[in-house]
Amino acid sequence: MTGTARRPTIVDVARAASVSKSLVSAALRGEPGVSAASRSRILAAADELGYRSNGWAQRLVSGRSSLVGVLLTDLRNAYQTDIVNGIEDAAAAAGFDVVLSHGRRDRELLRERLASLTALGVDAVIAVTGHLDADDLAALADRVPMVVVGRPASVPDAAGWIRNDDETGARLAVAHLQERGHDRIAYVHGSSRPASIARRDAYRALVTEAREYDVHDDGIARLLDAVAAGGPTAAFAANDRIAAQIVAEAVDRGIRLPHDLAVVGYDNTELADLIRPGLTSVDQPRGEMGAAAMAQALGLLDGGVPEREVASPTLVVRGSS
Amino acid sequence: MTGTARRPTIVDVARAASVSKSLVSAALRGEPGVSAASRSRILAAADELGYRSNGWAQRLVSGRSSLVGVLLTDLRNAYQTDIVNGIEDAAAAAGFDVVLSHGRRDRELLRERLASLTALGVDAVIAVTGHLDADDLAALADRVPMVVVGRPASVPDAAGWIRNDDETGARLAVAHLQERGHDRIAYVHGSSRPASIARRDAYRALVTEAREYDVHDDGIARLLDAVAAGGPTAAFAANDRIAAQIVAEAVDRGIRLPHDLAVVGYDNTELADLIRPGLTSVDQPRGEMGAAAMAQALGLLDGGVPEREVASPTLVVRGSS
DNA sequence: CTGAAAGCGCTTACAG
DNA sequence: CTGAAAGCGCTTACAG
Repeated sequence: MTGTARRPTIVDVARAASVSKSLVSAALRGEPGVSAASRSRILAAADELGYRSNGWAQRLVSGRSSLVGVLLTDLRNAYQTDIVNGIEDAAAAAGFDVVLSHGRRDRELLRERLASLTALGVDAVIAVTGHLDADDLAALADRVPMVVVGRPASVPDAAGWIRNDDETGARLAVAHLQERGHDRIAYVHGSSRPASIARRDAYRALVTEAREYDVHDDGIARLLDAVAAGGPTAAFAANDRIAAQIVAEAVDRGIRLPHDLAVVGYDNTELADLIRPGLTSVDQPRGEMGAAAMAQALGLLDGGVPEREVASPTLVVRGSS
Repeated sequence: MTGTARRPTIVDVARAASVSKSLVSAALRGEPGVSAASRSRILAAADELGYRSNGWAQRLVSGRSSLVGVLLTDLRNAYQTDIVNGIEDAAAAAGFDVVLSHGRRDRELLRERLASLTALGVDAVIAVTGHLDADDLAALADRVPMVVVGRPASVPDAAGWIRNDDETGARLAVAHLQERGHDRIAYVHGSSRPASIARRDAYRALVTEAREYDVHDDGIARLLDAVAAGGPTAAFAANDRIAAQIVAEAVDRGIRLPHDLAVVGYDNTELADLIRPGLTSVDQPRGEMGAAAMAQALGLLDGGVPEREVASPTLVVRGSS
């Protein structure tokens, strides 16, 4: 029983090293004007006492947290992982730590998390989500540098923005199917958020007759019924998850892929590689997008103006088409 | 040009409401002994000025952050999502915010993140990972309440621990295959970490002849060669990802599932539902495990002793077996 | 090269 | 019910 040891502070170190706390502070931060003798005595004392600096105090006095908050729509969404990696690498290079927060695709929860993140005191927020719109973001964007990755309904003027070019992505997918000889191509979506709408519009512009299915309206079953009845011979899905569901149900029905039905997804997630047939999918440069988002956040912190960036997707062809 | 507005503090609010800052603090925190008149004047002034409390200062003075840090092995691992949800719900109920950090299966990075989390000043850490061992965790476990979810090589005495019962899970899987008439069952793994070893040992105890394959040693190809040569008729995989790879390569080779080869995975992730045939898999009660982890963390914060909990898995049968 | 003072924005006793 | 003082653990000028 030695009693509850109070966590040592800079003052304890100063006493142990017989110097002032100012000097301890300077030595600990590695400032130049400290004699080698004092420095080593201070470092030894700090080590001996098991001293750890108190982050709250440092941040209070410096006014900077060196923390960037990243808000994720949903951990389950494989699409975000590489974006986060991109952000983390760029953050580490700039001396920032990243804290992740997660909203489970629930707009209300996303709003709460966003508020918590700023209440935490992060220097900047990167929102990787299409589930919030300008109303949700605007209030905070005025108070903390913010950049949005993805395609929400709208982005506040004060926020930076980076997204992929959905129109080009959709064109790559549809043109690929057409080159493969398909002229009856369906579009299958699960929401009417901007990214999906943009992909749909690009699709519509390329096909002679639009055949659209909503997964929430039994769309996959209806699509496959139509396929069996001599309808579409190919389907472009708004994302890989939907594409995987189409593939799964098609296999269940004995529809041969890609012979009876070719399928193309969007996002080129891990899933595309794991299902059979492998899924042809549009790939966003996620790592780069994450790095660009962090770069913009740093720019905003330096007083820069918010930018709008659009990244170019590519097509990765696999066995499903 | 109104100049850079300094963020208002409690002192600004006090001045605007013509009261002392102590009273502002009391009113803002909703303490009882403040007259209705003062309270409403203070709240109005705070609102008017757009006052936001400074978290760093609050935490510095209170010594509590109401933050729990969660360290994730890898965002890509679908297994963790429900655990995180369980933690988040339990944390919210207790008035805690959750910050996530992510180590990309890289032990060195995981260690760094763990250090950052404690340097951030979280009140407790929950490590959802089997990639760190007691050495990595011990130093921190003495300084901050910590609970481990999963099965690392070892867990420090000072840390709480919750994991699933791998032996039971493996027994469920193997017994299921045996009931289906299989007597030549293979075990396919991708690492020699404790969870995998425990599953393997339970497997060995149940089969007459062990047939083990390591995915990093071309194991899946060798397994499928053996299957074609009249060897194993079933495979138990250490996790869903490996199981999905087996299924994919089997499909590529024209091996019929489950007729020529039955497959069972572990974790019952989303993947199990999306591939075809659907994957039979052992399910851990992830939400409950997350909630239990947070409960333990709160217990440790209240001076409780670390506990060791083991959750019971169940088997979810799908078309692959 | 080193120390004493002031201050970051808040909360916590303690008087009145 | 309200205010003045002290203090949380640090950093930032500023003297010497």
